[in-house]
Amino acid sequence: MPRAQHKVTTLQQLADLAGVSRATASRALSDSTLISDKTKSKIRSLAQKHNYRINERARDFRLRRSRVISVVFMLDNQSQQHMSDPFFLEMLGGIADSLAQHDYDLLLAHAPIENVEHLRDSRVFRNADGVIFIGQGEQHERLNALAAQGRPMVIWGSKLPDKRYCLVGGENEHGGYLAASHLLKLGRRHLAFCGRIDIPEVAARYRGYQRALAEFGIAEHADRVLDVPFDMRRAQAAFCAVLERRLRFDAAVCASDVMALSAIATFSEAGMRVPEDIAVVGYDDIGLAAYSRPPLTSVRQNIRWAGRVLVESVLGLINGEQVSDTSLASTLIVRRSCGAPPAPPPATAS
Amino acid sequence: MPRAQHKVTTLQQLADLAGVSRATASRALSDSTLISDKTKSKIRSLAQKHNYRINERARDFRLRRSRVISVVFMLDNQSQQHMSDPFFLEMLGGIADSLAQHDYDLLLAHAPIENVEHLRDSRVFRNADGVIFIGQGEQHERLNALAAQGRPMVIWGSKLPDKRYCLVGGENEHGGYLAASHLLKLGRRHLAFCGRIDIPEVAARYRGYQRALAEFGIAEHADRVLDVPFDMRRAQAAFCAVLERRLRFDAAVCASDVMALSAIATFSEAGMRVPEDIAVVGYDDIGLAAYSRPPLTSVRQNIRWAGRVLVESVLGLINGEQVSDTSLASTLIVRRSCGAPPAPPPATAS
DNA sequence: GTTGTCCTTTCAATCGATTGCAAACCGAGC
DNA sequence: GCTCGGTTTGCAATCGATTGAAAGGACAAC
Repeated sequence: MPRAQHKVTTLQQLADLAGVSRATASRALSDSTLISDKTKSKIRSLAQKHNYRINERARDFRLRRSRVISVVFMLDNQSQQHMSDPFFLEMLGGIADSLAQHDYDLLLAHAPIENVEHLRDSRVFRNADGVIFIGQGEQHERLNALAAQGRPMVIWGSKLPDKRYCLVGGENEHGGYLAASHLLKLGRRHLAFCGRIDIPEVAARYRGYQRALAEFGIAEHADRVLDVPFDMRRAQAAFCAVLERRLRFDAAVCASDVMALSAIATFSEAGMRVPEDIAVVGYDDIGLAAYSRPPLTSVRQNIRWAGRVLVESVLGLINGEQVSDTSLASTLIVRRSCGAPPAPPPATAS
Repeated sequence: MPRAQHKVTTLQQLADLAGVSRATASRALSDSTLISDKTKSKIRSLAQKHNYRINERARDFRLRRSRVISVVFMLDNQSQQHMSDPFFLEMLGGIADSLAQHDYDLLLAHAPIENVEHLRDSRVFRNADGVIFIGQGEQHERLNALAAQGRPMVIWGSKLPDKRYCLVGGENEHGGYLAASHLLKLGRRHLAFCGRIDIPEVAARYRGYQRALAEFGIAEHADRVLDVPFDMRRAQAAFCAVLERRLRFDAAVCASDVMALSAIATFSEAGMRVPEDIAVVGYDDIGLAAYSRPPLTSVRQNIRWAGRVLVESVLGLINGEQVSDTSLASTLIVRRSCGAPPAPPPATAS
């Protein structure tokens, strides 16, 4: 073990030790072809021996990059999707893992964002090489404007007309279709869709839902679209209001699992049975979905994989590559929250 | 609106515009007393007009700081507390908010960490001014070693003997006591504690639990400590195993809400009624706890507040202040998962 | 006019790396 | 011995800021 000498912290010190210049040391460590193998190995072993670690921040400064990607959760003022939704954590985990693999750091921005264009000159953009947005909120145009400035950014969301940014998304339309058609196949005929359809992803799910209804020849009633926010507390309030209105439906497609769990809780509380009286399907298949009572049927998106794709895409943009949009498959996970058929007219074949 | 001129991006350009030197411009912007008010206001208004924003990374480089705090989630290999536990997100949200208020960035490190001492030379420490650890795992000694190097770091956890790092924690002992005594007051007499008591925080909760039992004069049986991991899937497996062993208990104190929800799901699945046959108390009062069926009784810690205290503490350390440990209050939130008294001997006063 | 004082501003070094260009070196060929 | 070509290495500028020390300027007193 080498005697504990004065710590070697700068390239200059390492170069002095090796009896070469700073430039040579730098090139040796970055494996430049300009440096002879002999010199390279000498410098490298010295670096190893003295436990020299390059100052990444100095290098990044010189190279005018940051090796940081910002992640912005688009918590919408309106819909109040709150960050405590487990969906976010899973997404964040996936992104963090992928970034770590590529030696990038993750800068988290989660303050509610009323206008994404304000981010242009904020830390979010200035201190990062690229940005990942989770959700579009209702700021499609502003995202377009940001992207037009040429900043590397990728959005998790749903495809909109005139989109000029790079997009990664789930098959929302298909997911909505899966959920609704499953309920219809079980014999349910009075469906409700729960979620704010002014959010693009939710709108897409709703379109799939409508398509399933149409395929089954069911007229769709406007009053069956329930404007429920993502936020748990407000969702519950919304469901209570729905109960007051005494709307009739025997199945609910919810835009998120948290929303679905609120629905189940509220309906059960009111004396309705799930799934006998009302079947419920959620979205995202969060971990807890399987542990609710009854276990929640849900549309699964591979969120960790999504995180990975988001990272690959934004890094691609940073490297000036051609990056195309990506769509991730959705599958229906059937559990008991929508197992049994609806209560048919009182007298039926025994 | 000023004509769009060549963008002013560096201090030099701003100084040239103002007809002063770079040094003066720098001092003017940082409100140095060396600069006259006239010059200050001239430079400031020019900066405003040309939308000059300081390059924070250059400044941070010069000042040898990063304005970044790393947050390390101590996912223990053993206990497998997974990041998808909503507890983490809430904590992360609280930390992120506080850091943003202080103009610090948040660097997320969540890979499973087998040995925290390896972090010493990693990005986690090198690229950050300070580090917040969430949980101690079983690495108390290694955390001590890290702290001994003088790096600013704060740990969320439970007080251990020989602790030499700065600690912020909940009143775990009290929380465990609250949970157990509540069940005892309801008449339950056969309690079980669920969680890995080799994790310091869990151990503290267990001590409180024991204290409550002792106060009620109840002998504690070793077989009533159920070694259940935090991870949802494994927790369920553990509870299934418990059922197989046909242990008798009418109440369970769980080390986390996710664990409690698994317990409720598993027990209900097996035909037991909650809370009639078995009452359950969780820990953390995550948002979903209120929406489970039945709603989960839980020990609440103000996690967002905890995040804030963690941030204040680590920033205090960075500024060389004297920082002392902090303990956050725990309160019991009573809901229906442990409402009813246990089934007493069949015949009772009507 | 010179000197001293006080207030303001500039000079120039510095943080720790990268990199274009010039210089040094080395052996070979004439 | 000198030049040439090719390989290695070094010089010095650069990224965009901060800051101690020195210089500059205005004004009053002698």
